[in-house]
Amino acid sequence: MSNEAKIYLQQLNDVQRQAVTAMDGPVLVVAGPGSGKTRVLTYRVAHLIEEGVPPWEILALTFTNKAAREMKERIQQVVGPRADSVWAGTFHSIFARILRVEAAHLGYPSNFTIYDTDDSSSVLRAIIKEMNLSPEAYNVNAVRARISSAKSNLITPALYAKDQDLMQQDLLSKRPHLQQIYEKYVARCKRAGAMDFDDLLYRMFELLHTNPAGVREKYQQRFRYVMVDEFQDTNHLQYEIVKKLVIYDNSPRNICVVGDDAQSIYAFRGATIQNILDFEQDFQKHGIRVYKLEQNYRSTSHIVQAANEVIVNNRRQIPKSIWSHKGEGERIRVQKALSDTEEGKRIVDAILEQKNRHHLHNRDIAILYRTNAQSRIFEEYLRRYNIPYRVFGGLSFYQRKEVKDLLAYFRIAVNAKDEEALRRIINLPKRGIGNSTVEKISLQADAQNLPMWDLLPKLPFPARTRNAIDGFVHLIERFQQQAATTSAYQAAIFIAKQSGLVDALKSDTTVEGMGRVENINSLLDGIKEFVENQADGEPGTDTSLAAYIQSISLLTDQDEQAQTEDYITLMSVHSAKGLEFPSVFVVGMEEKLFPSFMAMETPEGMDEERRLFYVAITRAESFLTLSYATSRYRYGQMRYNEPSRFLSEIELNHVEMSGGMGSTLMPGMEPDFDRRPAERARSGVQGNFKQKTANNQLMADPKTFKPSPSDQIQTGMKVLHLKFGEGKVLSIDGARDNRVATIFFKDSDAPERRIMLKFAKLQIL
DNA sequence: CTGCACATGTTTTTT
DNA sequence: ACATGTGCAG
Repeated sequence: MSNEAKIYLQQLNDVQRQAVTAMDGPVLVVAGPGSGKTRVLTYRVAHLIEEGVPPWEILALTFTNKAAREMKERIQQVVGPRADSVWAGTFHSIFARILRVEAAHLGYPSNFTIYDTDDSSSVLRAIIKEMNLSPEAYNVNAVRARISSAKSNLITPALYAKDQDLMQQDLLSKRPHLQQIYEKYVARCKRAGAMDFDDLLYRMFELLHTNPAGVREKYQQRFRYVMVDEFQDTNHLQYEIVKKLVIYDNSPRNICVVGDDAQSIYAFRGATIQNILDFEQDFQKHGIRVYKLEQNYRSTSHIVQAANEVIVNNRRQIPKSIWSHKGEGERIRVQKALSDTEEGKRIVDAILEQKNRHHLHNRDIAILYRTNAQSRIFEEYLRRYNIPYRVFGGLSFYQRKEVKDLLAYFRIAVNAKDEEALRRIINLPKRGIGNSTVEKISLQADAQNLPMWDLLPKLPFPARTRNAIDGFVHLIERFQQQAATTSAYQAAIFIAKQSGLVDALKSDTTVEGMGRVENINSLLDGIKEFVENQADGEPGTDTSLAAYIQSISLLTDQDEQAQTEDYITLMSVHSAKGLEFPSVFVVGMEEKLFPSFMAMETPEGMDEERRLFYVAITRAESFLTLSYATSRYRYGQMRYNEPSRFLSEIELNHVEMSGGMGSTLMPGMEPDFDRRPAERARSGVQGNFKQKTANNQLMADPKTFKPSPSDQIQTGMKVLHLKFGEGKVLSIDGARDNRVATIFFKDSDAPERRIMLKFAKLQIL
């Protein structure tokens, strides 16, 4: 079939199509918000398959299960059931799958446990306590972050000890023993047969690096085409793994990464846009092709332009100009409230009005906030007005205490070495094995470097404790037996009953207590469903409790299925990434909240907050409302905050003060964001990552640059662009305000650009 | 070992 | 405000 005959290729614009059909060699796609990034990725996979690449040789890595699932579904729509053989999944889930197969090479059991963040913290707390270190100096979260960042930068405990900088930093921050904690932590995870989230990446790297039994070549050959979504969110370690898979002798280097530096909002957990820059560098000599998706199909131009005006204030970015041809649309509304409560009321009033006037469904509307704690007030008013809503984020189902407790029993039935599970349930329900006993076992485990479980029968205890421990060991052995021989559901029911957990919960007849029993029931229902779904599949599928544990340990609430009902979405800006809504309310636009006070100290922090705001506003298709309150309760105290500086970065011609608030807003008391004219670099971009492109390029001099009236620009003309330099107009389409020129910039890295004449600053030469 | 009072530290989040 | 963890008395 020729490319012309492929229907899916006709659904793409020029740049998108180029990115999709650039099959071999390295490809970087820089994709602005709403530019059809997902479409490019999925069609690219579909195209590879159509061109004869076996689907099982394609690896597509994403960050969320949801993104992976959506990608698979959409590939399926184009190529049918062949899509099932594509390796599409999150970094963590794909690597966990591989690691279970190769575990023996790393000295791990294939049924290793995956420790979540709580488990990691708890291991660290125990270590800090046992080392008699002060919990204040060794704040668990800080320690965990530091260890995580070491792992993400390929620094083992041994390398850490040799790293003068790191050791010095620890001395200065009064944590001289951090390296030892790190070392102990790694040893404990190992002996517990457990990997934390970073290990799933680190051990994968280790596997490819040390290359036991030629596994590296095995996976290099298996994954002949590799794709990475949201590349700006990858950390150093993830990129190193990708390189291991893709770079080798005679490698075709079929790697395609897609990302947007402006939407990088996870630097706080190690993501670095340096990867995008390194990628260009690392693959330069292998004929990298760079495509920039700059047309935004999602939002009206008031919104797109506001977004551009905001992001331009960041220091470093990959130059690009996002544009929309959806028309101006509505202006952005800015609402002021005198308190957080009033903000809640105003927003819900505005939602009612908007629903009426524009016939919106609830599902068309989202309220986005910086911190999850802000949801409460909106919930109150939405409930009062009887508007259905759903809060995303916060505590996940699998993080609830009672659920974790029962899961801990499951975990230990599958992997008895799992020490976090053991600690959690050894005295739950109370069976007379208290802290001092657990401490004793833990200390011995450390001394002998054996799992705590192995020591239970061996250590000497007073008779009463001995009895209790024997009873516990016997109980767990029965559970192990069940887990090994029956289906996940049967084993789960057995454990829930025999452990006494459910009975203990049932005796609590308070509302919360009943809720907990309810949660246990839905957990059990979920397991039943799991078993049935597995049984539906091919014969020989695994319905064991071990398989169930593995299937959920990388799941979160966000992965829950389907929006069939009509509700308003409440979520943090972070969770909103990748989503879009006709109408978006970004609330709490105040200094110290958005931008967060935690990030205001450093320029990097501020830039990340700004990118976050960029993500927030670019979620909106047609209506965008920004709201702030001059006072709000925080940590139990009333705080007074200025409106967010980000508001002042939007040009006033995109903005409309909310009607109805005139009464509270006296003349001369205008919100102060319009007093601060934003300092903005022309229409272009400040500071520029890529000096090298600027080198031999005829750059426009801002002092002498005089843009010509856009209606004078015609096909064939030579023009000068502030950012892209000299170019030739290849063609023009559209009419009047919507004229779009395709211009060839000879020195640009993506030479052919489509530029909206209405906004472009071009000088006729 | 258990239960209760007090202290503490609060972004964002996927895996 | 609030949840979670720790210290101390019984």
